[in-house]
Amino acid sequence: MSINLESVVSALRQQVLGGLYVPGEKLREVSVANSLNVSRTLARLAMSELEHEGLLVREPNRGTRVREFTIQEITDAIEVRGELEAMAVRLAAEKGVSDSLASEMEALLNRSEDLLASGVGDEVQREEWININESFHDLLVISSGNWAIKTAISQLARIPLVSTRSIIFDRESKETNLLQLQSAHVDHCIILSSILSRQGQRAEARMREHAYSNSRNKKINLANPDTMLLARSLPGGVLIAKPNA
Amino acid sequence: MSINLESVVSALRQQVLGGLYVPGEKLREVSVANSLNVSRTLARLAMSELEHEGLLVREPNRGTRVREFTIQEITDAIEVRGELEAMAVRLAAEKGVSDSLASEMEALLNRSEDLLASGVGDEVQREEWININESFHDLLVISSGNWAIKTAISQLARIPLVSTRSIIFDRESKETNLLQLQSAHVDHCIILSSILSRQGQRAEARMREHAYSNSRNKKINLANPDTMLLARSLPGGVLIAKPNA
DNA sequence: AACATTAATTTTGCATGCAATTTTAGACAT
DNA sequence: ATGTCTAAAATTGCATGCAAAATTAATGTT
Repeated sequence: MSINLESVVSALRQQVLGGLYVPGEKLREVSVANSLNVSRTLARLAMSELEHEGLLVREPNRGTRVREFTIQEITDAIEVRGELEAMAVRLAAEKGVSDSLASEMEALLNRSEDLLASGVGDEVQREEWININESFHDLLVISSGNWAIKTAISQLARIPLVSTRSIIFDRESKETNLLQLQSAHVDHCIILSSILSRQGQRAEARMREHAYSNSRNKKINLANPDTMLLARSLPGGVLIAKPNA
Repeated sequence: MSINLESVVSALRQQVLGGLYVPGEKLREVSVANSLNVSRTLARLAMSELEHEGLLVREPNRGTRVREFTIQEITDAIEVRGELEAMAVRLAAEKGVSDSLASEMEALLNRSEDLLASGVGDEVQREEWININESFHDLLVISSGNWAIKTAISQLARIPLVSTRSIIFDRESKETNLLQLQSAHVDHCIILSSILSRQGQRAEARMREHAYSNSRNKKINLANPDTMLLARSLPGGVLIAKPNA
């Protein structure tokens, strides 16, 4: 692997999200540079990138720290993402989507159905569910044809727990879990069918509701201190609450 | 003035928005550095900042250029801003706003009314209108209490012609102009009163409409080649279409 | 004349080094 | 013990320099 900015940013991002630096902790340029085996300049640049992504905060002349997110900030961001997605599906319904996009989305929903039928019990299936979920949401946004929605969402999705990938699976109650996934799947189906039948209002309303229940679920889970601990160490990926409490 | 990154970024931003570099033009690090009388490193950093703001585009190892925006991209972004503001006023109505915020907004509307009464004819009054308009929209967003809306909007507002400041005044038809401003003012009044009477749906709908007519006006003006010329040289500020065509 | 190949130049990417600022530590006074 | 001042250390901010890559110019070939 060549030593370029992109790879260094990615490595540092992993370190920060992975919890090497605790929220609020100061990142000193030399430490970061040594930790990543690069020069101070490159470390500095990478820190600047993550600052723009919203993961770090810099006070001029006083260093940069890991940003601390409150539960409120995270749910706020999730709701905004939901609203943008709601707008996206409305636009998609109004403009109409291409056949190829439509069939891509249908294929994803079919695969979801298969997964649900088999219970989404193990880690492999969960990972696939997450990938499908993300792809579906991405395609919806692409269908809108609105460039600004796409970029605004991808900005938001960079902050921990806001991306469509960060789904909280609860090991204690597989039933609750499956129910949530099934409910989400029904939402997806109705949203797609609303779009295809050009019912913008309906698609929008459903998407809003879809996002809102997601935000509510996360808020509940995040209120739990155990979850918050995990949220720090595994943001952006699979998040499993209350492992064996 | 000390030579710090912030000031250099601001200077370069002015140069780019001011049209020193034409959209699509390549910014060479040495040229930028010389033009700003700073080192190449600092110029590079400033360019990186503007890249994150969305004004420049960098292709790795191949330099960075002034970003070219299509009319579609700009109106897309304006519509997204509108949708976010619509969400903001809905939330504000649902949560309720503090007395101090409410009276601040009322004061701005009173001042708007005075301005309209005197015609908003000269440059000074136009500037004041722009400031008031911006402040009012800012306060609406703040009223929502949703941090993510605020940051998402300020990201969008960085791209030329998307900010609430970029109002197009038409010198040819002062009547059309005044009518648009009056219409906007009525929107503002109804939106605020809807919020204060906790009518979220109504506030949201009106704000959407408010934003949409703004986007439509700009689309019309941007379709005119003369306007586009001015848009390049004066984005973000007062924009006067068809000066003496 | 058009194209491919190679050499020269330019330009970007990164590392090192120095100056300015902030933070820390210690001495002294209250 | 608490607080203040001062000096040392640490840390950030910026400039310069060198290596890698891309662009341009030149040369040769068909």
